[in-house]
Amino acid sequence: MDFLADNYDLAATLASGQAFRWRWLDGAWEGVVAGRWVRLRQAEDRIHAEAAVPVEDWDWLRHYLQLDIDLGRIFQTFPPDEPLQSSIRSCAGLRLLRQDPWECLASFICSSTKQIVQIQQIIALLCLRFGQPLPVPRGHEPVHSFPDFRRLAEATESGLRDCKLGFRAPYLLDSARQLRDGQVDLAALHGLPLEEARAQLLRLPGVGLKIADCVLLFAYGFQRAFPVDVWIMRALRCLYFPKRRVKPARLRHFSQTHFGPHAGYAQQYLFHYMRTGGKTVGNATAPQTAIQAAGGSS
DNA sequence: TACCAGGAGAGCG
DNA sequence: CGCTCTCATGGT
Repeated sequence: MDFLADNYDLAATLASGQAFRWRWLDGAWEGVVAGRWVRLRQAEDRIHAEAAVPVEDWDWLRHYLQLDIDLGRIFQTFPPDEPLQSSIRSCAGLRLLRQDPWECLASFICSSTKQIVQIQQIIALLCLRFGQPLPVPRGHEPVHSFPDFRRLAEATESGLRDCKLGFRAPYLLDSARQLRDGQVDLAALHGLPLEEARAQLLRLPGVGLKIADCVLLFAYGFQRAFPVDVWIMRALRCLYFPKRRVKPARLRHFSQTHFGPHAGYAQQYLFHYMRTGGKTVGNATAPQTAIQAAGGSS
C-alpha cells in the first residue's frame, strides 16, 4: 500500500519518543499498530506500508500516522517567536501519532526517569513475556502484541520487575487492575473536556501531570495537552528565559498560555529540537551552544 | 565512583 | 502549598 505523505518526516516521527516499539531494520521501520505487524518505508512524498496478512482497509494505519492532518494550518496557529520557528525548521514534517490509549498509558508509566532506549527495552520485555505472537513475514523473527490490561492485571509484581520495571512495577500492575475493575474507563475519555479526561487519568497510580498529558496528547489527540518533562523544562528556560531564575510553576503557566490551541504540537517540536540540538538545520539561528550547555546533547 | 535518566508519591513544615 | 527524599536499573 502506498500513502501520499506530503511534508511528513517518518523517521523523526517514529523516533521522537512518542512511541517505543518502532525499529529501524534494513532501511525500513518495523512496528506494531492496532495489533498488526507493519513495515514502513518513506520515499520522497510517499510512505509505503506492508503487512504480514492481507489488508483491505488501511484506515487504522492512516489514523495512527495522522496522514490527513494539515500541518501547515497548525503552524499558522503558533506564536511567531524565534525558538519555536527554529524548532519547526529543524524538523519540519514531524507529526504527533494517534496511539492506542492503553499502550500509550502503560508505556509512559514505564517511562519515569528512564532514557528512551531503556523504555524501549522495558516495553520489548513486556511484549515478549505477556503479549501474544503476531503473524509476521516468513523467516522473520517473532513479534508480540502489546499485552492488554486484563493480561497485565493477572501478572505479579515480581513478574513485572523481571521486565526491568523497578519501582514502576506496582504502578503498572495496580493501574492495569483498576482498568480491569472498571474504576477508570479509557474508552470513555474521547470527547471529554481536557480537564475531565485528565482528572480520570490522574486517578491511576503512577500517573501524574506529565504522564497524563502524554496520554492525552499522543493517544487522544488533545492538542492543548502540554507534557512538561525535564527536556521541556530545559527548553523553556534556555530558549525563552535565558539567564533568569524561573520557577517551574511559572514555566508551566507559560506553556499553557503562550503556544495556543495546538500547544502539544509545539511541545513536540521543542522536545525534538532540544534532544537533537537543532543539528538538522543548516542556517540555524538557534543558540546551539546554549542548548548544549543546558545538557541537551549527548 | 558519582551522577543522571521524557516522574510520582509520600512526608515534612 | 512547596520543598525534599526515595524508589530500580543501566549507562557514562
